[in-house]
Amino acid sequence: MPATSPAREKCRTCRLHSLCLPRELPQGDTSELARIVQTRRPMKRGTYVLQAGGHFQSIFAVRTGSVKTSTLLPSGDEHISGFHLPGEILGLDAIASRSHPSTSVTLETSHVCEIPFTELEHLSERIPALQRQLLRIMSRELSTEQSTTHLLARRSAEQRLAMVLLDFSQRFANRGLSARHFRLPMSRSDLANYLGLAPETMSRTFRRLEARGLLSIAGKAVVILDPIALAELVDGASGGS
Amino acid sequence: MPATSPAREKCRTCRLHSLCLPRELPQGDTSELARIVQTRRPMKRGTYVLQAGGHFQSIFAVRTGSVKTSTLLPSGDEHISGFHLPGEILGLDAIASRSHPSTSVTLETSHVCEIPFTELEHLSERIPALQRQLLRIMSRELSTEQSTTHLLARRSAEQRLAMVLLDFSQRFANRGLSARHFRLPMSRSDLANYLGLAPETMSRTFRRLEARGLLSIAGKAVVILDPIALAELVDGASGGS
DNA sequence: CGGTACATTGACGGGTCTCAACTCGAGTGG
DNA sequence: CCACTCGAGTTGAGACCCGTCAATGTACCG
Repeated sequence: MPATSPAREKCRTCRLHSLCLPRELPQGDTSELARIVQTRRPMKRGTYVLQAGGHFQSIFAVRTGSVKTSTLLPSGDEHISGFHLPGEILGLDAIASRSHPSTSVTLETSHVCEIPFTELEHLSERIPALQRQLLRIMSRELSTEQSTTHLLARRSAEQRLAMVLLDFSQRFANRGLSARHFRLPMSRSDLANYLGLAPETMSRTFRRLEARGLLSIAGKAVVILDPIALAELVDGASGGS
Repeated sequence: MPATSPAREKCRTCRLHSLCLPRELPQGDTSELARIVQTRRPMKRGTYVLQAGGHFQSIFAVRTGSVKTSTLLPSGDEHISGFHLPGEILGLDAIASRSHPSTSVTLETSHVCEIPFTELEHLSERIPALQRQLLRIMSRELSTEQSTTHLLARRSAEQRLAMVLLDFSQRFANRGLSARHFRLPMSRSDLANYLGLAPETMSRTFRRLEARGLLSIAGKAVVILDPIALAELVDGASGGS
């Protein structure tokens, strides 16, 4: 048995190590971080990780499974602002207001790590590399959000769908999974909602891209057949067949 | 003459003090911050504050005037991701990649403060309150971006316009200006671009809201006549008549 | 006063939403 | 083993909003 306790190992031995908070942290600092991280029992599909309006206390890291984040609009319907895969952080949008502006729910059975924010702040005062990583993560989220905004402003249904599929492809690849075959964790309506489309339009658009041989879809299973053509579609190049 | 030099005063005496980085910082720390802040000569309309692709070195704070931030899409056209008023910070989306993902240009003659990021990081290691404020600012931007995303997904031209006008109204009010009468700093096409609409649609939508007595517009001068009706419009409440 | 870029207005076409019916698959119980 | 139920997903028809194209009007600046 090594000198470090199992609890101190959990971040270092986590396979998401290099995507999550401990990225580029020396081993000793990673152990310190692991001490304040609370792992929890797996959450069943549909469990709330955090709820809109709730007091901000911790940020969360997805360890396995997937999570969707949404906001309830005053008009009564929800808007889904993002889907989170293992290694991604939830709750960073609550730091300023000290209360969560959005709600996060598991899309399947998932493990989520809780990181009490006050302790994280104190720790990052002593570990500048941790502070830098925190800023980097938030900065990355900012540019991702901006891309999403570009996507929704003025792009066709085909472009939106192509773009979100390539996005997932990339993110799965970053996690060591296939970039060409994967399973979408969310329902069609959730995906449509996220893209600002009607579910019917999604369905038709899937069909059209399938008919053109760009991809193949069966239920939630996606196969990317022509990533280059999809990328050209996103870029707005009117690549006529 | 006080013991502190004029350079050390500049943040403390800045009227945007409470909106900007020094917010809630004790006076001594504000002076330390002021030492690394570089004020510059006023920039004429159309001057680049930072350029996409450029190496990330500093973040910037708008002191007077206004700035627009945009991205050049691969398809060739630009998408405007935001407008910045005095007290707001530019360049935070470049921390992760160390290079600017977007371009920022002044919309009118403006003063901009430059804050070298490495020095800011070092300073915030010594001043935890500064680090907290930095995180707060980024967190606030994250939730703002998310609202923008909600706005663009699935909202009508009327709702988008109403929402951006109320947003500006609020931000002007926060700066001690009138929430009902103000001047939009950007062109119609820029506003249309930001909202993901055609300029023609913007124009027609302005007309329609004017005809209903919700606002009055002459060139860039806006008068909000019925803020409540505008807010109901944004919320999607189909407020009769 | 002339030029240029920006803003408005109108007519038209197309993409997407809405409403509705239908299909399909999973889970359940007979 | 099969019928039933329920919800998600799909498919079709029609309407509407908004983008495009083109012309006109207007403000700004030399």
